[in-house]
Amino acid sequence: MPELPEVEVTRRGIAPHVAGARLARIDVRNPSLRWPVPPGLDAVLRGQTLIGIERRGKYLLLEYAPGWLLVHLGMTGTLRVLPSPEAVPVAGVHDHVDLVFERCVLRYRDPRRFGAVLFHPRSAGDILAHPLLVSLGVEPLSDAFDGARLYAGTRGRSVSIKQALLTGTIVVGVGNIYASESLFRARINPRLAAGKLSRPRCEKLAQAVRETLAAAIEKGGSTLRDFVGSDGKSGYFQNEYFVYDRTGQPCRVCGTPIKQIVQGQRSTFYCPHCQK
DNA sequence: CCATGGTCCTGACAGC
DNA sequence: TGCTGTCAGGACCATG
Repeated sequence: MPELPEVEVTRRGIAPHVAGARLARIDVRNPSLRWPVPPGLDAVLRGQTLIGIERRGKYLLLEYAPGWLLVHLGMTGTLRVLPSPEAVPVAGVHDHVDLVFERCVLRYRDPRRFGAVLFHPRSAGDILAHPLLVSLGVEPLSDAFDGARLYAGTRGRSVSIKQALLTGTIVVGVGNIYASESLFRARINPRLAAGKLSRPRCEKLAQAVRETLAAAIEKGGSTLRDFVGSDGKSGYFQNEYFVYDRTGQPCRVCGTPIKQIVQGQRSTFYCPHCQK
């Protein structure tokens, strides 16, 4: 379930196992992801040491001396550490890429194949200048994201605040689940035009986004071990949703049945009493 | 047929 | 007439 918290939990989960490790080879079984996995990856990266893993929005940036592997998990992607190259489980139909290190394997699985594995050579400049990254909004957990930024980013926008959050041009990492959850925490109706949010409500929403994402990362943190092994469980945060996927169930604050609507072809959940 | 975690891309349109 | 930005909708795909 890769929204920003899941990507960050993945990063933290796999980094200790592979950062500083030497890549023995790359196996690409099925290159047809959102964009083709570039041919010749193995030739470029074989023998290289993984310097570290960073995250920008929902993208994972795996740094090597020759350049960066850019990994996006799409809707259904996972990256898991499998213990030993000698005893790696047989790859399933959706296990598209293996990064084979000397002491473990990092396996990319993505049933729907909406994700991506790309390469950005160092000669092409800094990874943050990559076309997919260069115009992303600010990081929600950085100092750059606050009420002022949200206020500025929403002026003149007629789209709903829910959709404005999802687009990722103001702030990155807020997906369909956490958009609904954040708006509930801020007590804001998801249908409100983004440009009509008052300055105080922007402050409140920015804070709500930070809290929602931070809490989800925290919960995911308790399942870090699940990123090692063949079958990981999902995190525990889903047990704490206020509104997401709770259509008709009582609001945890006021008891009013949670309502479900469709915005931009995606479901939105909210409490019609608490969120005005 | 319905839904499901993401987001790029295109085309229409508005305003300067 | 461009150019820029905004917005809606389609596209990609497997699975229950």
